[in-house]
This record gives sequence, C-alpha cells and structure tokens, in this order.
Amino acid sequence: MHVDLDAFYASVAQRDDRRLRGRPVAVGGGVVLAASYEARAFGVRSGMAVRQARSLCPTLVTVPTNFDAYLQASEAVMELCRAYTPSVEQISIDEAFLDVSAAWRHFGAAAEIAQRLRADIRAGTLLPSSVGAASSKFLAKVASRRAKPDGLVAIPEGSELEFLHPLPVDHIWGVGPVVGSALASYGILTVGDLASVPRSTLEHLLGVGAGRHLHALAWNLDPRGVVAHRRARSVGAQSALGRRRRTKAELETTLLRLADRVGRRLRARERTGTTLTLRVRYEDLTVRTARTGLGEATAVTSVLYQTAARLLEPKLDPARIVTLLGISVSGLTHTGAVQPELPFDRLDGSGLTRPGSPERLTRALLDASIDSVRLRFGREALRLASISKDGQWPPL
DNA sequence: TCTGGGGTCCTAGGACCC
DNA sequence: TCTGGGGTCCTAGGACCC
Repeated sequence: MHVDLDAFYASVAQRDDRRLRGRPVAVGGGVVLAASYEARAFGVRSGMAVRQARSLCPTLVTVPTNFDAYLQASEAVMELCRAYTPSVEQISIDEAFLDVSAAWRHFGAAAEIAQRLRADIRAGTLLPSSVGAASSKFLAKVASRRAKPDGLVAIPEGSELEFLHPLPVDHIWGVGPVVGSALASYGILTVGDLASVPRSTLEHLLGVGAGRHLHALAWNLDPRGVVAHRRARSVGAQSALGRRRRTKAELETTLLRLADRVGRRLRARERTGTTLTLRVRYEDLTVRTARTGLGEATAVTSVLYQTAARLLEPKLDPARIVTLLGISVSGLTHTGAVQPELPFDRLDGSGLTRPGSPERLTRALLDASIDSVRLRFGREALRLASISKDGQWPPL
C-alpha cells in the first residue's frame, strides 16, 4: 500500500485553524509549498510563486509554515501505519509504503486494511489521506494518486495493466517535464504507448538505464520490496538569497550557517560524511556544483565550512548574482564515535554566555576541553574561533 | 512562470591501477 | 615506446520527487 496525506501542510493549517476550513489556502512565503483543494480549484499548485497564485485566486489565504506541527502529525501517522505492519517505509514527510502482504490474516484484504487505516488517520490526526493498494510499489503509488483526495483505490491482481495502460506517461514516477516531452515527441503519450515500444528502442531513445526502467514499469514489473529502515544517503542545507548582489563575506557567512546546520544534523544522527558538494545558483537559474572529498569522514562544522569556502572561490563568477547557496554531505557512514561539538546555543542558560565575563567563558570552555567555538554577533555574523592553550582569543 | 528546501538516482569523462 | 582490456573511484551535471 502507498499512504499519502492530502495537501499535507495545507490540511494541517486548516485543521489547526477552523477559520481556514473550506477556504482556498496556500502554505508558504514566496513559493507555494502546499495548496488546499479549494485553492487547487483555482489552478494554484505547489511550486508556484505566491504572487501568481494570488492572481489566479484573489481570495487565497496564505499561511506560514509550521514544521513542528507537520513533523508531529507525520510521526503520528507513521505510528498508526505500524499498527498494521512493521514493514513501513517512509519516503517523505507525508508518504509511506506499507507491505501488508502478511497482515491479511489479522486485518483482511488490502482494501479493508486501507479503509481502516484511513479511518485511523482521520480519527487520530484529523487529517485526510489517500491510499493505493496494488501488487507492486510502483502501482500502489500510481493508485494513491488516483485515489486523491480522501479516497482509496485498490487494483485487483490480474487487472494491473488494464488500469495502468490508459494513464498518461507522466503518471509514472520518474517521468517529469524533460522525459515526458521527449516521449511526447515520439508520439508516446500513455503508459500503453510506452509498453508497446520495444525495450531496445526505448533504451536507444532514453539511454540504457532509463529505457529499461520505464519499460519495466510500463508492464508493472517492479520487484522492489518495502524497506522499513532506509538510511539517508546525504544531508544538505541550502538558502535562497534573493536578487540582491552579495559580498563574498556575506556568502561566507551564509556558508557557515549552512555548515552549522548540516554538521549539527549529522552529529545528531551520529553520522559522518566523506564528500562535500557546494551548489551555487545564479540569477538565470543555472546551477553550478563543485564536489570534493573531505579527507576523512567528518561531521565537524568548521571542516565542512572551510571545505565549502574553498570550493566557493573558484565557482564564483563575479559578473553574476548568486541567488542560492547550498551544501550537502554524502558518502555517509554510521559511526558511533562522532566527534563531539557543542552547539553554541546549548550554552544558553548555562551562565557561560552572560555578557561581560569573557574570562569566565574562556575558562569554562577550556575546562570542558572545548578548544574551538563559533560566535554569533547579532543575527547573522558568525565566526569560527580557536582558543589558544593559554586561554587567549584570536582577534575577532 | 522564473521559485523553497529537503532529498534520490543516473550518466559521462577522467585519473589511476593491474 | 606504444598499446589491450579489465576495473575502481572521483567529480560535475542533470532529471526527478515531495
């Protein structure tokens, strides 16, 4: 089964504020992250600029994100799923695959389980969900999309292709604008069209990997099983910068903030990474990436920052305005022994950060064997500093 | 229509090794 | 000195998903 929450962020907003119910709602600032079905009726879609969404739907209500609420709802839903099977593979904040092939003895056929689960989710979180049930992951995902909103589609065994082949090709996971229009240019519009093209031809048109993959899916050949505990393969953070020209120092400040976020998340998961990727987007939306090894697997903020800063220099085209900066760490390994690092904000409340006592702060840090700290002045300016053995601060 | 932040997977070329 | 055939790893870019 594929379980998918409907218009997730928008549904949470409507749940938590009854004045929003029945009204067109968009969650997000500059960009629509989620649109309620009332808003979708006006053509509002996620990914759309809020300004454009407003022009389509003048009565649109926009609300800011509330990630804590989403996370809480998500965890509650996943827990409800696990009541039916331990084999729950969460693939995003609002979706999961469930292998219920062993659960029917207790709970009945997939369609019955799906209906019960939807009712559980509604009762437990007050959120609408849709469920697709089928003989493969791929088809279950297609079915849940068909079930939206607030519905259930179960594909009986044996009738898979009957369901699948009339659908437009872009219903296949992995067929986006580029591949979709490439296929359209060959007259391949439906999944059935795709299925009728010989595999070798498809491999020729799209490349061996993609051709083989799509051909298999068109025939509902998807042997992937549900993997309950999938490990993340990378951890990243990025920040949009708007259209203003930034100085190099401003960009480096942003990099440090990103490195801090990524490092902290890595350490929280007790993981380290071996490769760092820097991503720079320019005004014309072209993206440049630079990648480099980190030497040894690390989760240390200062190492991530310095590596990213080194990559930034040659990637920087002074003639163009940078509109986004991002870093991500891959090659993740799970190590119990992640080098500890004390996030500065954890010092809040410890008395160490009281103004006017730099000596005491230094002493306390050295006593705690902390020899390197980050300092934040106001909101943005972050600096890395190492304290020398004799307790001297470098000039800041 | 030009917009966020988080991801996954694939491909191609080059360096390098035996 | 030039050239085969096999492979791995690294980096850059891109499509796609929510």
